[in-house]
Amino acid sequence: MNYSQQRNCILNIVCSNPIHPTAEQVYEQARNIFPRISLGTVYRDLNQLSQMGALKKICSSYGSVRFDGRTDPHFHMECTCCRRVFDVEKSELFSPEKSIMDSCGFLVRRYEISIQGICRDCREKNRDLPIDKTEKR
Amino acid sequence: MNYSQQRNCILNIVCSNPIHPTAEQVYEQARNIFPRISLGTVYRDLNQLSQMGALKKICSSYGSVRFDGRTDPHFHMECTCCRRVFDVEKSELFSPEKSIMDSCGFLVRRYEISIQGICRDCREKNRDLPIDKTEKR
DNA sequence: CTACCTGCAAAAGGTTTGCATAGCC
DNA sequence: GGCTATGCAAACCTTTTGCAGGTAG
Repeated sequence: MNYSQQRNCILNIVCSNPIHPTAEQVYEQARNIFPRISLGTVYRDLNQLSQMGALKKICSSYGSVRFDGRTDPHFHMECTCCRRVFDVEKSELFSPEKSIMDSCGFLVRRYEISIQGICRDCREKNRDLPIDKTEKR
Repeated sequence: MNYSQQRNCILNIVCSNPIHPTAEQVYEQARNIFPRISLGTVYRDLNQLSQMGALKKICSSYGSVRFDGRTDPHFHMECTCCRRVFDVEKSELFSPEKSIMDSCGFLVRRYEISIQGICRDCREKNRDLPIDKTEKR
């Protein structure tokens, strides 16, 4: 992968922003530096960066995907009212309800642990890449 | 809310299906019973049902939202290869890596706890509903 | 009868992609 | 010079919405 000013700028935006921005938000900021940058490039670069592990994709319950420059182990909580996404340190778990409320005043209504990995079937068949991007199960 | 055959059928499909179907998958099955049902209706009904707590919306990392008829506390793990979503019992946590591998052979690569609730700011302003559907943060 | 629900079709996001040009090495 | 990345625009996919007609209570 070649160096590119745009990709580098996008990485900096995400890493220096604790707000877990959406692609659209990254785009807005990137345009301050590269006025002619396109949204397509932002998406492409964000996906590349997250595939190489430089940043993390996090899925929000409200439409668009968000990106996180913190790659160390930690979790997220989303306010169902203002929809901001906050960080939670791993040590504040588990169980989150009381310790989070005590430490930062966030009232936990629901939480879900989403785990990604490879299931037994796929491991037994030595698969570790998506079978087919378009296949639905 | 009035009774409706279609909504009832949709609820049954989700509840009797442990595959955490997408709206599209529910639509396919519903058409076996109501050949003229529309995708719009499926989305409308699924959203209503999840708002009244009859089922749960779960967000997958691969595009579309999925629905779950199990409403008791449990979590999910998604195979990054076949993209199926499996249930995890709450007792198998925490920490998931070893216990899940031992009990069902799923190799945990990443996991994330996503928590939803109300942040301190919103609570102090007595807000508990989204400020503005279209507002971005 | 009235309110709610449906099918249909169009619109609205959000995200990806094809192509010609520009930039990195 | 060759490969990669970019801007632009169109396409794509998922989800929502407006409307006219149908169904439940």
